[in-house]
Amino acid sequence: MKEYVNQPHYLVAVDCIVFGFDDGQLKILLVKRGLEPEINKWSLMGGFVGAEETPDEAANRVLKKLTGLEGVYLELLNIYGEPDRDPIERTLSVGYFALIDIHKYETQLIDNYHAEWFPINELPKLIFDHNRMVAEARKKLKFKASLHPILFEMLPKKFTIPQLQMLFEQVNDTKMDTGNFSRKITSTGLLIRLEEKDKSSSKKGAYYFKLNKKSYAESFNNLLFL
Amino acid sequence: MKEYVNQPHYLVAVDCIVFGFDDGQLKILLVKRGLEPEINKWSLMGGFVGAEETPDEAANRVLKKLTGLEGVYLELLNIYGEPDRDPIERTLSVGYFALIDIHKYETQLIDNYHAEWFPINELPKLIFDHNRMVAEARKKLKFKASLHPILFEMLPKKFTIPQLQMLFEQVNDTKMDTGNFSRKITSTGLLIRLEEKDKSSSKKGAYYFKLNKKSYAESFNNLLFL
DNA sequence: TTATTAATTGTACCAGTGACAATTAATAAA
DNA sequence: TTTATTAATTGTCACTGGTACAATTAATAA
Repeated sequence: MKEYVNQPHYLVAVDCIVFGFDDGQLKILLVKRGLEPEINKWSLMGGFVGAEETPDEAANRVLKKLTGLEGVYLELLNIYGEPDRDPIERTLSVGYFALIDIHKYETQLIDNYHAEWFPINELPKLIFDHNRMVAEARKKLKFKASLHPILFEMLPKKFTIPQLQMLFEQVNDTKMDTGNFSRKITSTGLLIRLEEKDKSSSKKGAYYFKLNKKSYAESFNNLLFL
Repeated sequence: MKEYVNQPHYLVAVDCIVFGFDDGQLKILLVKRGLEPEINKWSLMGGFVGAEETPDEAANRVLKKLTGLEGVYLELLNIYGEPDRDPIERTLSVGYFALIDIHKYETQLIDNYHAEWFPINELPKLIFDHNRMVAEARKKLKFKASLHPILFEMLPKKFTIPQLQMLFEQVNDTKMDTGNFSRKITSTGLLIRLEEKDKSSSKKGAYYFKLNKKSYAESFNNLLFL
């Protein structure tokens, strides 16, 4: 078989920025890096792209390995290709951001990797250019969420509107009017109200809702959300 | 120096989807491929990422080589990494889309590469997965242009509103009301009206406008456009 | 002078948004 | 049992921006 002669070859990796929402806070999942260099430093979860897989598949594999979850919302963020970003050897990294329901991952796996959830505003210093990746991921998440209802990916099956609003406010780093928010979100037809109420945070209680999966799927064809 | 052992290394390339607007039509620039395999077939302009450059830089270099232009609007499209997308050897390609003023490129360079502008709806069959790249680029351009005023990148210094509207209609594959379009676009403050008129397509003539570079630059901080 | 044509401006209605007030449903205190 | 309290939800209203479509304008050519 022929080859393209004299062209340099590189390692290609994927790195995942994994977002979750818990306790009214937006969080991301970090791991203690298990190989040199920078072993035992905090880092994004990543891995090399194998010979038989696409970068997308590699990211899904990495995510499965860490959380046990499949079919997670995953989107290309950017490609990071500074020649010297990895001091050992040139490695291009394809960055992805993922949204998961924080209550669904497998604790055991997380422990194996010495992984931990960090509130988005309390991140430690990360290896290489990973802090930059996180910053770009936040920006992209904010933008994307303003047009697509992807934030539901981070909520449990049953959730309340005030809970949803907290998530929106965290992502957008802003406050909004509760009345208007409630109306706007229910008017989308994306939510189905359940009988049950959550009374943990108020006397009156807030109704639980679940996602209308049909409208949710359809909404991905259309654009522009809130 | 250490290395990450036993990890496969790949070629990394960039491919550019170059959009232009001329004669009321949205067009893209294709080249006759100069190396095996698929030599002499139509293809996107591309090249390998060199040892000392990022993919972004590689894309800019490739674009300069083909058109003579620098500082062109260039945006990441996607990464294409099917293991067998290049039959000779595994190559991951970083796709970019570029917007250029079609009247500015250097004809000589284009001739050297046997390049040609094709109306977007009359494309030939391209090598590898390049047709897919173009399809994705069109979609992304449409989406992006609905939020950012990037389409001006494809217009000459002086342009008329009907001309601008044709471009919008081509990109969005739709028709819009001329009156409303005119008002909306002028109300953005992005345009400065010149004294001169273009009378090539009507008796009355349409005023030429130029871009208000200050507001244009500012508009990139904000979001949401038309 | 008039007809023609595309560019531009005018008008009126409708829908969505946001600020803010009012009401409701529950609990806990008096 | 009544009342106070609090968060959730619903109401109101003015304002804005979009859209459809009609009217006007500025030039040319018949």
